[in-house]
Amino acid sequence: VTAVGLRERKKQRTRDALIDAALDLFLTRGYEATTVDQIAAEVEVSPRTFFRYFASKEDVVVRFLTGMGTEMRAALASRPLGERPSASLRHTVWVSMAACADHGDRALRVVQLILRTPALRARFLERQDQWRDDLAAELAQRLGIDSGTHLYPQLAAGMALTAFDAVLQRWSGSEGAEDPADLTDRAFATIAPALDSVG
Amino acid sequence: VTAVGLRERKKQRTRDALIDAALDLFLTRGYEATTVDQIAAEVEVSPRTFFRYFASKEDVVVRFLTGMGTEMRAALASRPLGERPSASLRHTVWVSMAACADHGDRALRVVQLILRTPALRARFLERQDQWRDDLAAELAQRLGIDSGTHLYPQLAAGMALTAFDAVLQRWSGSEGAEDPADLTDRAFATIAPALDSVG
Amino acid sequence: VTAVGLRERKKQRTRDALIDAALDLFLTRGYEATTVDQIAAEVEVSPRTFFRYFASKEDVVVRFLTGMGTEMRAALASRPLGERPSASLRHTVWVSMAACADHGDRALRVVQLILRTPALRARFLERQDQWRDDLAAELAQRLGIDSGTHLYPQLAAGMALTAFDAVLQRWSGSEGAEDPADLTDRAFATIAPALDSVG
Amino acid sequence: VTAVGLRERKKQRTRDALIDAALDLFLTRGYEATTVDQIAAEVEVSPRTFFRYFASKEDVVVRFLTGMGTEMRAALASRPLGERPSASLRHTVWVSMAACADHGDRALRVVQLILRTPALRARFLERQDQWRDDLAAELAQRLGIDSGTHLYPQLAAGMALTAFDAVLQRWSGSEGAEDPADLTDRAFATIAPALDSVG
DNA sequence: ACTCACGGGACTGCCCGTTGTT
DNA sequence: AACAACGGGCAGTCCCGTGAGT
Repeated sequence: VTAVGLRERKKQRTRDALIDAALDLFLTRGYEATTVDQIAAEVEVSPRTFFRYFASKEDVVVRFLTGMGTEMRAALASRPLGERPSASLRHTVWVSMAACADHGDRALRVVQLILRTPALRARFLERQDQWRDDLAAELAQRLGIDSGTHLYPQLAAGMALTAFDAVLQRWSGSEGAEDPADLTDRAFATIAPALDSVG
Repeated sequence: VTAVGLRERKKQRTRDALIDAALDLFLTRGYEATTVDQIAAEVEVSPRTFFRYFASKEDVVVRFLTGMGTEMRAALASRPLGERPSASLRHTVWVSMAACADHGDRALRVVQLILRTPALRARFLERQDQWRDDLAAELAQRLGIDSGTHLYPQLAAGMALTAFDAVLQRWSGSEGAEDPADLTDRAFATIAPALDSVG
Repeated sequence: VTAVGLRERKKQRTRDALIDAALDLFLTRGYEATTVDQIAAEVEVSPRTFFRYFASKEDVVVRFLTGMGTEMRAALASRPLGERPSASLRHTVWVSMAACADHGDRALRVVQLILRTPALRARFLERQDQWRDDLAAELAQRLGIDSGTHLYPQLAAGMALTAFDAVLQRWSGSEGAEDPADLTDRAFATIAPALDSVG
Repeated sequence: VTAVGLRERKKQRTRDALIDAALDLFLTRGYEATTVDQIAAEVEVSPRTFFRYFASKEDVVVRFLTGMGTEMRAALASRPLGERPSASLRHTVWVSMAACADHGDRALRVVQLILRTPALRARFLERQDQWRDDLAAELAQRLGIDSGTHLYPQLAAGMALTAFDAVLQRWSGSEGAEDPADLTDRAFATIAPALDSVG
């Protein structure tokens, strides 16, 4: 009763194969040095087909990150209004880290790839940038602060993401050995004084 | 006693013309939509010549950012050792902002362009990333903290750059109307409690 | 039951159009004075496409000669084994000349173009070089001679091609007036003594 | 009383330095992989200057061969008029080979480079082509034959060069082990019957 | 659904004419 | 007057991405 046709499954297999091949090549030869043609050749598919599954070369990697932004904002929005900003944001970051960690081994490899490859790291930072704006907007609304005049929302969101980034780096650097939750707590212990000094 | 040959001057003029034309086109049509051929045509120079002046299309823009990293680290290193981190970092950011602002109108336009264009923004973020590592290293050394076990250096550097970014964004968003020094002060007023809570 | 797809046909048409346009331009303006862009423009195709069909500008012309090498070897292989080398090679050269002459007026003009244009002449000589190796290999096999120790195969092939070249030059120089078959006979009358002195 | 100005000598030194640098780079990195800029940089001369001394990148190498044409013709002209063509031409080729072999180890390596690199091989063949015309003209004159009606001069010159080429190839292929004089003799033993059948 | 052919843009290398420099 | 830098132009390569066919 799966209701998933054979076609669907084949598509999914192709997609997975493409992702696997792409990540392998990216990791071994580097992102820039890998061409779409090579990825396609690896899976024995025409280059054109690659573009049916992914909008662009970067897209393969970036897809991993999509949705995280809205998730983050939702996580923040779900917190009680009276809570101190540091607590709300800590939770937000923690949820994101958990999502990452839960995706298993591949997630770890992708994160490592992203953090190590300049071009991809840039894309990641771009995303983070959007997340920051999202979080800042949510914060401004929650706290009734005007983003136009105050810098706090932007800064607070930025600090939270700085923490997120530091935690992620530590986590991936330790091959997943260090505990995300613990790292998050330690990071927030440091930045909390600034986050809660609003006003 | 000019000491500068006619040739030198002409070269400089061509270089400036290329930068101007490139920025104009980038700002009006967008970075991706502008081709090197168009830039060259604007200056009435062959495309080949463009590449004699700039290593790549991005290079025109990115050149503006070069050196800022080492400058930042130097600025931080020049501060007295006993000073509170928030003060040292505030000064560091302030110096960078001043450097930006002093370059005049063109600097403003370049910053706007960079912040608005994804491809360039990515490059900028890449740079910032390096700067963060530089700053973190310098901080760790100054304070005698081990980056391996503590998150503080990474976080502090990240916060400083978050502040820098927020200030830059505000400044460019206001068309240069808002005062960089004032913005910097306000940003650091917010994050200072976290920066100085080291230990 | 054409069995040839629309795609195939279109490709062939494009290829033919490119050859036509190229030869026309080469013949009227001269080879060096014609740019690939002009050829492409004539056919309303991007320059990029030109290079998808031909490896280089010279290639368009030289392709006229392609296959001649294998043809030559085949012609030689088709001769009875007992035949004297001079007769076999005479026939081989004669067949090639006939192929040239049969292509009509354009072939003559192309040959003239090749012989007169240094860059093309160079390519032509390169080809001849390969043909020589081909012929030498075939000869060595037919006569059971080891190319490693004896010079004969290489020399005989070289002499045959020298004859071919001389005939071609005379033919093109006389605007096609002189009879290829007759020229071939005369050339071989001279070199035959050497060709048949094997052993 | 050399009568050669300081200027002349300096020019000669630059030229030599360029040749040295070029050959060194070609032999170590390969011909295609070496750029004119690199050669110029090595000699601390502007790239433009390179082209003042050599018509093209290929030219540096091929110059090794320059003069050989006139030398050849001179060698042929120096033979007694009554001598059989095969003997005169054998001597001509022998002199050229000797000139090659005398230049020592580098000559061998340069010859190998030329024979192996398509672009250089093409130039070499072009040269040979000119030599053939030179030799043919000299032969026609010596023997009082009209090149316009008879094919003999062209053919004889072609055969001699075929022999030269075969010898050169064998010599370079054997790393200089085989004796040029012996190879020349063997080659001419084969082609002599044709060369002396003039009439 | 998959492939092939195509477009187009960035970039490099070779080579040359012109123009300023010494 | 010799020299070198500057700029131009063309051939050629590589890669990403798309629309027309099968």
